[in-house]
Amino acid sequence: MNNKTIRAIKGTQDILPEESIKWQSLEDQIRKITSHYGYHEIRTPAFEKTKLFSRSVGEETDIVSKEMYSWTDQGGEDLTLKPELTASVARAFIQHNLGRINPINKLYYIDALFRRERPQKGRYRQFHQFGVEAFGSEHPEIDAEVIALAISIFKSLGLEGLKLNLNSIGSPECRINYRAALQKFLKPHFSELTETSQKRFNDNPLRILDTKASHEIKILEDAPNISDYLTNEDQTHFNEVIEYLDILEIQYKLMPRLVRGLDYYTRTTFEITSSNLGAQNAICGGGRYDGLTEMLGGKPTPGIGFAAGMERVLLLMKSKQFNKNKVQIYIVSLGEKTRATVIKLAQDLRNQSLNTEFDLLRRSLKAQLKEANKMNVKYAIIIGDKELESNQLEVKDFLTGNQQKVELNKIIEHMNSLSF
RNA sequence: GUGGGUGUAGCUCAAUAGGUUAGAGCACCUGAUUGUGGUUCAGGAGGUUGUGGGUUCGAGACCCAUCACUCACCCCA
Repeated sequence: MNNKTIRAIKGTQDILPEESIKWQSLEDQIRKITSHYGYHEIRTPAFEKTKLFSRSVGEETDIVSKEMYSWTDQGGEDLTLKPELTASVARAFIQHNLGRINPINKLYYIDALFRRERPQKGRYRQFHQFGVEAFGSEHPEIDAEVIALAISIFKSLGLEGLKLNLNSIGSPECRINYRAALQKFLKPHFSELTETSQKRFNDNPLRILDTKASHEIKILEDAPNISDYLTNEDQTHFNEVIEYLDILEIQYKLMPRLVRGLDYYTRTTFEITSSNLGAQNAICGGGRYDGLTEMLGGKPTPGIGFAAGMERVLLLMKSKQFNKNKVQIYIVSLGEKTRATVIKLAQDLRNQSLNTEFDLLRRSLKAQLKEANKMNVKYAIIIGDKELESNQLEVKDFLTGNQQKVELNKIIEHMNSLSF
């Protein structure tokens, strides 16, 4: 391959027709299930003010500190391609006063996001997520509904071997207490911690819980659990979420170490993982963010949502069969005199909602039939000089090979009467 | 940002230990006498072996650099 040809940017990919039918089928499923749950689509711009993300996602997170595609535009504004969606949706929610129009707002999205990470399996620089955000209710029913919705989508896609991990990180007050307790516990081990953990010790000690370094995991075995620091209200809330999940017969695993990376999470956090994905095994992550709208200057409004990585979901759907749109009729033409008739006939058939193709390369009869065969058409209509003169077209059944003559002015009616 | 692996035709891969003109399968195109697809047969097109340098009488192969892809770390969906 020529070195000078322009290629797609690293970490981005073209979705060719063979792939895009899978995307369409996934998107159809998402729209169907979310509508069963009463969620409506929201679409937000591809880029936002940089401030939006630094304020909501958190200055110290990897996303904001090193992964955003940001630039200053000609007017001197600092802008960023969306690295995640909750912040954008919350911004739109506030901007349009959705909370005043309706006390509860249930939104879903399917969108492209951008992060400048080193690509690997299931991780790209432009990637796609679907997800939901529900604003307005602090009650555990909505936590359960959101989780059930996610599970329901994955189930409808036929995914197997998924695990739901669940935790509550409480409200800001108890996090402050827990944070202090964790720091106190870790202090004697400080010198044993990795460099990044040492850095997090002050900035965001909860994220040390996420470590994968085995010696740190060992140290953390005896660390205090956040569940012991939850307020009564937080504990009651979490218990009710669990109770609902039991009623809905949704399996979960309590994971006291599950703290989500982004600053805006409160109370319920969850993730759904698959063992069939390699290192990037989370297909869905979410949780409650009761303080987010306030953090962004809006009226305090509780909220909860999740985001799922579509590329990762598609990796799991690999074995599934997808149906391409079938070509139903191929019009074979012979000789230049027939061309006008063919193009008009194709148009008429297409207007009847029949998927119709004809030869665009002025190829031989044989080549056209070959093409028709490759497309797996049900019928071919053959028009040559003979047929043009007699007004009798040949309609060939590709399965049986049988042909019958049909008058030109009855062909639409005839084709409509056939089964495809 | 760090580390490993891999770069040969559109795709999947060959090319003994460095030795002529780099091959095969699939896909593509043409043909097998008049205007009929699938199967078969015959033929054709398609490559500066990612790129640049080096070692050698001789490099697809060995060495160095570079780029790309890929997997993993960090982190995340």
